[in-house]
Amino acid sequence: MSLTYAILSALMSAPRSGYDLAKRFNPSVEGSVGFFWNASFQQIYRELNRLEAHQWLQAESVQQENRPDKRIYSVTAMGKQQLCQWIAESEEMAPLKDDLLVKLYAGYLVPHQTIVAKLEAHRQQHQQRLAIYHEIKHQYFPNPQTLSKTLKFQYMTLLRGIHYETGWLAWCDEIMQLLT
Amino acid sequence: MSLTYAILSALMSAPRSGYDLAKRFNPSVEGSVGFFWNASFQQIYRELNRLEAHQWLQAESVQQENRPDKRIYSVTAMGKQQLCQWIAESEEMAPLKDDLLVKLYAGYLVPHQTIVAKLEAHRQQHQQRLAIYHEIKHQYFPNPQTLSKTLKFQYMTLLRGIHYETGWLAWCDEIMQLLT
DNA sequence: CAAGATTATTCACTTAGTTGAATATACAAT
DNA sequence: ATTGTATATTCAACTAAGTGAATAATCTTG
Repeated sequence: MSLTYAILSALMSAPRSGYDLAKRFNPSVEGSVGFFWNASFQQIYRELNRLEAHQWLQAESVQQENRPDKRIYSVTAMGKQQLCQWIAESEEMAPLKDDLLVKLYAGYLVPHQTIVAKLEAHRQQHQQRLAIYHEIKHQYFPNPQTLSKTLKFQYMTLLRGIHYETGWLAWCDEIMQLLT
Repeated sequence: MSLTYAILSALMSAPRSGYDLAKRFNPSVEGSVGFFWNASFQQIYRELNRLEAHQWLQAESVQQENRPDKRIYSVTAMGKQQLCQWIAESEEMAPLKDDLLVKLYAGYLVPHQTIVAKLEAHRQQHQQRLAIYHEIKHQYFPNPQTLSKTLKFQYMTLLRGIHYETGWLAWCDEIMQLLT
């Protein structure tokens, strides 16, 4: 269950409330973990309670003015150890698992225009996302050679996003030519 | 539930038994749907029974010599209609959801060598997969311009795989330089 | 002051996916 | 003869993920 470790990773860089975490895992909020892992707020809170019960996390209640109180979660020594152990384990290649590919595979069953419209809509979204990645790169990682260790690893995941979206767009252009 | 439609798509190109389908959805069997969608044989059989009950599929029992009998499933008119309807629906961008990226994000917590070794192992697997894709391309799609409609769509999904793996390898090489 | 937005969290229900075990036929190898 | 492998399928238990609804405090706006 990678959500467990995705949460631990996110909380390692900074303790946060469930609410703040949930925002970062929300796919519609730009520029956060949500780009390569997402989860609903219900999922996050459920997992936080589970991890607190296992003592991988500890929570501190924080009284707030002007808004409801909250609980700030941070990773315990045990949680950190578990995270490191998980990182060291080997993992399978992640499958693509993309609805669009399944649809394309059976694309001969529907009107041509249905598929073309779909690809154009996705193309726009991927282009937007690539633009966001580039913006993050320029804003937070202008000089990749001089990054701290922590930031360097975050930068590498950002680069993955950039390569992924670039590859997606190149593919889209190539198949559009086949379709027209 | 995309497995439903992935199964329908696979059975649209040719009626098959659960056993044959399961092989095609097996991630460790090379050169099939399993590259962009996978499922265990238990999942497949469960889903086939569900779809037969809904009359999206029909089954025909086939007596065999030299091996156990089997049931061949094919898509009904209703199943085909449901598949086409699903294809026409809009879909979200698929998230990356890759354990390796979560691990990389928190990579500063473990020895450098742990991450480098992981990337090298993955690099080899991705390179192998790319080689398989290229082989399929040369063997089944030597002349992309002259493909039947059905094969053209399959070819487009293959191209996605090629772009994906090419992008992955380019990314890997780029971050390896950052790591060393 | 009522209505709506934002912050903050929980509970219950349902669907989807994973894992272990079991059953049965037939062939091939030891 | 027995063990192992390939074909072919089912059942049960469990974990993980997704969805809908609810509660509650506080701030903003008409």
